[in-house]
Amino acid sequence: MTAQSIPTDMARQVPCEKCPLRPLPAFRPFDKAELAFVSSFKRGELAVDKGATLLSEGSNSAHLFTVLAGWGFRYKLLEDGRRQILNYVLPGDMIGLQGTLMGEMQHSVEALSPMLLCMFERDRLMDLYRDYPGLAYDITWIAAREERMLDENLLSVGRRSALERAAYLLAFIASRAHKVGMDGKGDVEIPITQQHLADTLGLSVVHTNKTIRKLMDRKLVQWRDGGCKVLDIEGLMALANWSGLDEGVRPLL
Amino acid sequence: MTAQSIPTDMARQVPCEKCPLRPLPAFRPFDKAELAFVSSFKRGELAVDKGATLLSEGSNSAHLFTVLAGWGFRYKLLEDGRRQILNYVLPGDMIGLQGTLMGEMQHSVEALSPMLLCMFERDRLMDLYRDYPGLAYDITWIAAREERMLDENLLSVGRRSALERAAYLLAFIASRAHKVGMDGKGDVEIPITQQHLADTLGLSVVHTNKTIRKLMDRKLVQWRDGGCKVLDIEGLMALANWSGLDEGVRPLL
DNA sequence: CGGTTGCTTGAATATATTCAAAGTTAGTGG
DNA sequence: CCACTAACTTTGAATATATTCAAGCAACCG
Repeated sequence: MTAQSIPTDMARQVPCEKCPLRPLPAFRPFDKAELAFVSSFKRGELAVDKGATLLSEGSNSAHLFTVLAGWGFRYKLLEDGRRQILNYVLPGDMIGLQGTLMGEMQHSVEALSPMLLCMFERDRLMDLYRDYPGLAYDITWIAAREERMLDENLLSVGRRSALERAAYLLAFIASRAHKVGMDGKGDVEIPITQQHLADTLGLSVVHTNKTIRKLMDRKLVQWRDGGCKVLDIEGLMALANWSGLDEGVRPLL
Repeated sequence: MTAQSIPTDMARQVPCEKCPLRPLPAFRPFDKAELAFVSSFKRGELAVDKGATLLSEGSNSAHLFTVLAGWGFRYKLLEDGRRQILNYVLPGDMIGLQGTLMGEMQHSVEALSPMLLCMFERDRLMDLYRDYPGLAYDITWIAAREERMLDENLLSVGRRSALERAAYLLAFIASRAHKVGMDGKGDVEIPITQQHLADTLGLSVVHTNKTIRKLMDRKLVQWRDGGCKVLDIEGLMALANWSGLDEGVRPLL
């Protein structure tokens, strides 16, 4: 099922003034003028099911979104079907920026769970740059943040062992999820299959399975309900020799 | 030798009005006001030797540069010394943006050849965002372009075979070099060692050597003078199943 | 000329893939 | 509620790919 087949809900179920994400300590406070502009910049909301393709490689009609709720992932395909997952998408993340700025999308985005997204008007991006230089700066910051995450991922896929790589990835995702309150009282549960993990790590499913098993034996993670429950982020970080996210507060559009 | 040990040359050997890169068809034309601002934004030039570290992971005093001439690369290290090269840096490319925006550098940049760089004033970046929204947009565009290149690289390291990966990488670098006129009348010559290649591809030097040998047997590349001469970009592209750069014109700050 | 750096090669070992099959789980429809 | 299906996980064995180790060679530099 693609995003196109789902009717866009124009109703403001979540007005910007009552954004559930903005109050989180992970995000920088916005002043009234900024909030008002963001609110006017927002065109509507999009709700999609698990498995929906939000954006697809080769398409030109890219929209700009911010994730309000749910999980997704960004990926590219080779012609014969091999898939590389580039990064995961969590609440507070912006998607479609590359396509909005540069024209044709060169990656796709798919929902891992039901998702709710704020949709922004591509054409008004120029207004934002003209009238709100602070927000323009924020958007560049967001692009630089994505670049930073990709740098880490590339380091991991290129140079870490399979076990380190898996540990790093799960710690990375769980840390990000934790920052946006996706762990209730308990541990973070990531709604992915081992195939997703394999396609992120650059490994086969079989080898990924054997690698995860080692993490399970060490009681670092648990596999259940078609997802991965992260039991010990610090243990994973130690195993991967990864020192954790270092972001401070970030902007939220 | 680090950049710090080389005296910064404040003289304007290359005034913006006589920029050798800007007239290239790869770059979008700037109007007078934009050119004037960029010229005032430029603080000086930096010339470094091959092997110099321009920016280093963990440092905070990041500068913002645009490469005028020469080759470099961006990389990250693991604690035990394993290195991943993230991308190469060519004339027209901006470096240090991540550090300028986000504070601490999380990667390093090293010169592969003597380099000449334009140095920009970090503090004036806000002025740029306030007074030149078009240029602000360009900077975001540049960040999105880097992200796109990283997406491709990650796809390659994660999912292409060693041979495809090497072919892709060399075609990619040679295409970029070609766009900025780094091939005289002949072929592009990339000033890298097989160790650099290995650290980019996520392979050992030994295996990299055996892989490159296959490319040489097919007369796609040649190794000489401590560098790689690309003989047949299209052959490499076909081998890697890569359709080439798709950028159009880009901004040059 | 001696030392260093980078390239090359073969052999032994380790890591990861492919193939094949079986077990599990969740969902669907009768 | 159960049978059936599809998607996902798990396992072992055979094979392929890549690393490590070790050694030698070539080019360059002081």
